[in-house]
Amino acid sequence: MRLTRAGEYAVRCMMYLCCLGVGNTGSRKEIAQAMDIPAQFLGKIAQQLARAGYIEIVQGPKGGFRLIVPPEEVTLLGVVEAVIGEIYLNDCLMRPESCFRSPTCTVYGVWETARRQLRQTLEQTTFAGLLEEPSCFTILDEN
Amino acid sequence: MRLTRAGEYAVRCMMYLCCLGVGNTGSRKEIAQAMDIPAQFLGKIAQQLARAGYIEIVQGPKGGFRLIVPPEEVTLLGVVEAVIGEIYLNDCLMRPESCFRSPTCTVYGVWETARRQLRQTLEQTTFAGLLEEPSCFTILDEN
DNA sequence: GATAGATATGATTCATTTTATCCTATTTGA
DNA sequence: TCAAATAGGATAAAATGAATCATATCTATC
Repeated sequence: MRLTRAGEYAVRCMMYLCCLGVGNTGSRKEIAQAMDIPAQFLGKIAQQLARAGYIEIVQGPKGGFRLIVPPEEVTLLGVVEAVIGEIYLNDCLMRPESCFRSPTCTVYGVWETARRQLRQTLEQTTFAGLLEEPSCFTILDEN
Repeated sequence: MRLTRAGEYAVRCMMYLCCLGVGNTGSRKEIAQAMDIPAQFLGKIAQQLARAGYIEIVQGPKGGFRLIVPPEEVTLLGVVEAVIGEIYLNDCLMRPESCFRSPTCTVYGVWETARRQLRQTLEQTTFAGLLEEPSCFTILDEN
């Protein structure tokens, strides 16, 4: 019941790009090194972030990734779900047919509540907000 | 980021035993059939529930599992964590050393909040409460 | 006390998911 | 045109989760 490494990498990547600011390109290699992400794997993750509309991928020399949405509009939920898919906490909610019990199950209701709270918390968090306070990622400011 | 099957089975098993009430033994086979759980696997899960102090395992003929804690005191969180371990939503929180960033990381803080909310929601849910309302599990009342 | 019915427990297998990498293709700035 | 960079499909490697097997142990009953 944990965020996958891919999800974590996506967050790190977006943190980096948000520090660079909208429109500024960072190369895959540069981001991979700074954020401790396997470079090839980062490529895959970037594709998903691009499909979700958060970044733009630039090929060729001087290529890389660049943010195309202001950090104020990028939420932690959005980034995470762009990579790991919509968050569900149990199978019952995602695939009701996996459980022979009815949709009026009381346990189901609790998980639904928990899921809603979790997604809401992640949705209320924007990358602009994450960067406001001094954080571990302020290491980037030194560049 | 989902509850494992083992966790789901544990909940089902406890629902069944709570229906039977404290002190009443249900055989592994009986519970496995009623709750759609692989019998052997249920054995493993029962061991964990026993270690956590929720149930007692009775060997020999007429053996099986029996609840030893009133349903009012059994929480969804307790049962789930007895089987899958303490809930963490990301590695950073569980193993801070897995992240080279500091513990003052702002992202860390959000996950911590999310985790706290999730665990609280599950903790506030008792099996007595789950059984109060008509639910999919009321099928058991027909026995 | 012997037996049969029940669970315990360690080992093992099987399946799925996640993580990571390889390789060829494509793009593009100089 | 070339070289630097990413794309993207395929594949491998690793980790996790799910389930089962085989043997051991317990205990109600006769």
